[in-house]
This record gives sequence, structure tokens and C-alpha cells, in this order.
Amino acid sequence: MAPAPIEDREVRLLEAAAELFARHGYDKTTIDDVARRAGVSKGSVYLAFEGKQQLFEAMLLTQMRAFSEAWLAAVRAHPRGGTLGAMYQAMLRALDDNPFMSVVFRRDPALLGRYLQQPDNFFRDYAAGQPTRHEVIAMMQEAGAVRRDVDPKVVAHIINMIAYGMVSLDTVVDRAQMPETDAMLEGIATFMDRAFTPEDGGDSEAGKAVIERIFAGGIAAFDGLIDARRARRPMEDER
Amino acid sequence: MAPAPIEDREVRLLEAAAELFARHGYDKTTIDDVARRAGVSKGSVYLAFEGKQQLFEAMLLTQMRAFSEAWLAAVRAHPRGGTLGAMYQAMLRALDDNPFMSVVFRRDPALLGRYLQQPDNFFRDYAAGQPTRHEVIAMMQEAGAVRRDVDPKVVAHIINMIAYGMVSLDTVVDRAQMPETDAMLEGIATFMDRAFTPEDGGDSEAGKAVIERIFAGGIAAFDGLIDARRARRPMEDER
DNA sequence: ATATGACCCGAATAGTACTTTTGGTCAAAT
DNA sequence: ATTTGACCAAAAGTACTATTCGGGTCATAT
Repeated sequence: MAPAPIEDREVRLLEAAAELFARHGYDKTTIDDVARRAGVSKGSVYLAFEGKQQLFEAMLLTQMRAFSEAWLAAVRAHPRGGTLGAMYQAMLRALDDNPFMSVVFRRDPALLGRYLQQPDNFFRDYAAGQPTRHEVIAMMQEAGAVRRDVDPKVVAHIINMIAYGMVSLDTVVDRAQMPETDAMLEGIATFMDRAFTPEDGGDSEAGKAVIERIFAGGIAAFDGLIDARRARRPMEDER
Repeated sequence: MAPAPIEDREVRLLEAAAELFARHGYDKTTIDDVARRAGVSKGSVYLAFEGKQQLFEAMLLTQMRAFSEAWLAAVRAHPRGGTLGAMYQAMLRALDDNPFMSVVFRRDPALLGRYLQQPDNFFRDYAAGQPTRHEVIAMMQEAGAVRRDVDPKVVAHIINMIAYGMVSLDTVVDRAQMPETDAMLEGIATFMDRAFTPEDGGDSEAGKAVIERIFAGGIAAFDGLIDARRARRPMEDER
């Protein structure tokens, strides 16, 4: 289930990469920085990854997978279970805990730097494989966890706006007049439930099942990508 | 009530400035461009405005005032009157109609350019004079147009997120999978009303009164700023 | 009186030659 | 068999100059 056996060195490189790329951005982080922080030599990096871009993308995938699992765990731990409000409260909490994912979500050019220029960058067509958010909403509707009198596309878009606003707004509004994170997450969840959950509370269990299924799919997709990536790792017997 | 008598030349300059600054941004728009578009010579610009920054700010104030009036008109025209949903549907519609105000709202560095660097730029302390958004929400609560069991700061922040998301999201999501603007605005209004308006529908009339009062204050504030600005216009009899 | 545009000058930009950095390689060391 | 780090070429950065641009002025024209 988990992506595959993985060497210790690789793990350490990925961790070092996550920290440094998140803190200093793609451009300012050098391969040598990452290598040193991981306690290996620069040359070794190229034994594990094809290059800087590939290292970055491997780290990205790892982080996204970890983010998904944190999200799922938060959903499972949430008392109100399978409602949209709970689902997105969990997501926003996971997002708030993971600064790097905020960068990803925002496509922050200051940190992603030249990586975004790269013509074959990950964000270009990542969305393609995944079920779109409004498909998720539609599934939740079918399960009876979301009221049916709303257009799933609209719901999905409003949710996107809120999530995007959440990770971006502190660039415009100063922290001082923002509410406490917890109060805000609670508020968002309450409002979403009022707005999108059926008046009778809906079928929370069915909703939870849908969410579990979607996450299973999403995480499997990540694992697939991670394995595919590993398959074409540099190897001595190549060509 | 309206700001004051105003020369034709000035109006044309402000219009030209609005168009050019919105399209090409602060840095790429030259005084000469504006002058030519307004059909006057460059020198004349300095008979009406102290300089580029002042021209820009005068245009900004004019646009913000116009935006406020468009917003207010949309509120007045809205059937559901004084609810938060109607208020923000109206705002978002006005915002969607006015690309320049989107720029302002987003503090778009790409278009505002060097203007944002200026130490005495308008955005620095504009907020100071105005009632903050959560004060507005609190007033709506007192009037009975917004449910009282929610923290106004949280409500204000969620609303901010949505507004910010709306003007920014198209940089991340491609237009194709965004819903129709009208459907989306309608959805947002419905969402807000379900989430924030008292279950019995609340006191819409009182809400409307609050909104009118706030707008009156806001527009008066703009007029004050516009007049103050005009008072220290360059004049030949000056010291 | 009012408006104009040639003109001024500081600042931004483009051009250039040179230095440093850094992604990537590979012969040598372990 | 692994791992390393000196090494290389290319890219990025720097320092400097030349050139253009554009905000702002003002003598002149209307």
C-alpha cells in the first residue's frame, strides 16, 4: 500500500528538500544545500534523483501525499463526521498546519520561482487525473450528505474561493484583525453546514464513506505517481 | 452632495487615466499617454494635478466612489433588500463589472507597480477612517438582519475570503471550469443568507437602513477626500 | 489667462564584459 | 559497489557604461 521500499538516504533528502524549498524557495535552494542538510554529498543526490526538478517534484508528491493523509486523519477524528463542513474544516486545518502546501495551493511565485517557468511543471496538468471538486460534491449529494438544490459547480467554486482566500488573505489583511484560526475554522464549518448540508442533517455516514473512497483514490493516485517516478530513476545499467 | 464642480478636462483626464492604468498598470502608463488619450497636452496635466501619483490617486478615489454608488444601486435594486447575502451579491456584481476595482481589491502588484512602493500610498491608512467590516456586521446584527450567534469578526473574515477568492481565483483555476458569474453570485448570496441571516428571515428593512447609512458615510468620506485633494490643487496664486 | 510641447535631468533600461554560482559529471577514493 | 568532491560548462549575478525614457518645468504661442 505504501509507495514502496525506500532508502534511508532518499528519505532524508526528501525531508531536507521539503524544509529548504519551503523556507527559501526553489531558486535559492541549491542541490548542495539539500545534500549537506541531508548529510550526504552532492554527487549522491544524483544517485537518487535525476536532477533538481525531479528532486523537487518527488518532494512535492511526498508532501501532497502526507497532506492528504493528515486531512483524512482529521476527517476521521472529527465528531460531525461526513459533512462538507467537517471535510473542509479538516482540510483547512491541515492546510494551516502545512506551510508548504499553502505555497502549493497558492502557486506562490515567490517561492516556486523558476520552477513555475518550466514548461513541463507538475501543476500544468496534475488536475487532469483527479476527480474535479465539483464531482466530489456531486457524489456527496448522491450520498445524501449535501443538499441537492445547489449546483455542485457553484458549491465547489465557493469552497475554492474560501480555501484560496484563507491561504492568501494574510498578504492583504494584517494578522491583527484576523480572527483566531480555530474560531475561524469552526465558523467556516458551521457556515458550510448551514449552507450546504440538508436541513435534517443529512446522511453523515454515507458522506463519510464517500470521503473515505475519494481519499483512497487520491492517495492511490499519489502512490502511482511516486512509483512511476521511481521506476525511471537513474540507474547504472541504463541505456 | 456631488464632489464639486469639475472641469471637463479633468473629467477626461480621469477617464483616460482609469482606462490606461487599469489596462497597462501604473508603471507602464506615462503621463503623456494619459494626456494624449484625453486629448490635451502633457503640460496641461500639471495644471490639473500635482503629478503622476496625485493623478492616480484622484482617479482611484473617483473609481472607488463610482464603485460604491454602483454597489449601493445594486443593493437598492435587489429584491431581498437588506440581507447580508443581497449586500454582498451586489458588491461582488459591482466588483465583477469593474476590473480596476478588482485590481484595487487584490492590491495587484503587477498593475499597481511602483505605486505600492511609495511610502505615502493611499492603501497605507485608508482603512483607518472607515468602519471595519466586522463593525458593519455588528451593526447588521444589532439591526436584526444578521443572526446574533456568530462572531462578527469571523463572519467578516469569511466574507473577505470569498471576495478575495472571487477576484483572484481565475489566476489559478481556468475560466472553463468556473461556473457562470450569475449563477455563482446567486449561489453566494443564498449561501450567505442561509449561513448568516436569522432563520425567520430577519429584519430586512432595518438591514437596509443600516446599509444605506453605511454607504452614506462611505460616499461622504470619499467626497471629503476628493474635495480635500482638490483644495490643494496646483494654483498659480500659490505662495 | 490658458495651453502647449521642447527641453531638462534623474532614473530606469539596455548593453557589455567580467565574476560567481550552481546544476550536473565522473575519475578516484573508500 | 558506493560514495565522494574536484571539476566543468552554462547560467546567474555583478559592476560599469551608454542610452533611452519619462516625470516635471517653463518660455513661448494662442
